[in-house]
Amino acid sequence: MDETQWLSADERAAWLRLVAVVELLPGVLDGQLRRTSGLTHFEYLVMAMLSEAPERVMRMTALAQCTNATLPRLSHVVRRLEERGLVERRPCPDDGRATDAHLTADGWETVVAAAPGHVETVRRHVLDPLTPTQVQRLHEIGDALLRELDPGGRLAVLYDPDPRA
Amino acid sequence: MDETQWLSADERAAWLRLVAVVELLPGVLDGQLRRTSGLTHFEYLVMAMLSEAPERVMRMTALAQCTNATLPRLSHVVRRLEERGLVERRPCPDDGRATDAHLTADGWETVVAAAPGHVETVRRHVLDPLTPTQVQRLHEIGDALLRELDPGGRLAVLYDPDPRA
DNA sequence: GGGTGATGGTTGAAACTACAACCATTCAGG
DNA sequence: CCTGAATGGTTGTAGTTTCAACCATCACCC
Repeated sequence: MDETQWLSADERAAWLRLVAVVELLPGVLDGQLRRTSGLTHFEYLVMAMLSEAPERVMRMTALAQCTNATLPRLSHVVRRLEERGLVERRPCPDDGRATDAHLTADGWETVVAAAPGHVETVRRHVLDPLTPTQVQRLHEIGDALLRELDPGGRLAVLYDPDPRA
Repeated sequence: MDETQWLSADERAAWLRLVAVVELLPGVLDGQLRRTSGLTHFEYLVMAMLSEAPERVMRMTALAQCTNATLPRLSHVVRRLEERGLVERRPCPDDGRATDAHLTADGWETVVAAAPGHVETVRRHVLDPLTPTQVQRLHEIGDALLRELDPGGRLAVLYDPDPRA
């Protein structure tokens, strides 16, 4: 009757720690960015992706994929960012249906100003507690997990500087 | 002027993969539970914690801490679970201010029914892609991170079966 | 050319979360 | 006792995310 293959003690321990990290980390990042820059972690992610794109422009769909957001969610967030003057929306010249999101000068400066504090937070809470060997292992483990979690490579731009075709 | 200590290539790679995992994993877990059990991942977490507590009872505050929720959030979620008959709230006999959350028989059956599919998802997306060695390393890395992310040990009940005083 | 289906994106309503104000009870001191 | 402060929870409101419905444009094909 009960065909489920339950977890071994080792698996369970590793899994529960990962759950706890996944549960806690977003709050830490979000809180720091909110306090020091008035940005959500997701808003920061959107603007950071734009800031690294050629011309600081991206199509809404591409931006949604590489930030792991649904299109409606991105649309709302970009509208709010536009109202704050950090992003601009323009119809895409190549495709009448599409919309291009531009990072404005103000937006660029906001990202640049937010980055150091964000990096500092990441260093203190994630990198510093780990030995260099553990950092290397985390890299490998992340690769293995992402092959399953992100088979289409939608977030590849985030973690892979040069995704193959 | 720019005192920020930026990330090395290795650190950056490991970090970005962790971000991607943290971004993707909740959606995978949440989606599976929603489809097969009509439960949010957070609702499942709440009921799972109750199901493992003595008498399947917990004080609201304790439940909020071990699920990493604010008290208002937990209060709302428990009210909705109560409306569905999965949880019951009773005034705590020991402290007139406090409220005890009980898992009902229906709630217990719901958790038991949801668990196999959840475990199966965890196995497929997290444990199976890793070698036994990597599982062991993930365990160690998780420990190191949680010492920083959860210094008070609020989530310790989640990942540590026997937290020391 | 004119359907037809698929793609790109926006909008509005409902569900959920965070924040702040609030009530009730407990505890400590006088 | 009685007051004031702290603890335990709930409620209301505002902001965010999700979901479904919708409009416009493109691509294919007859």
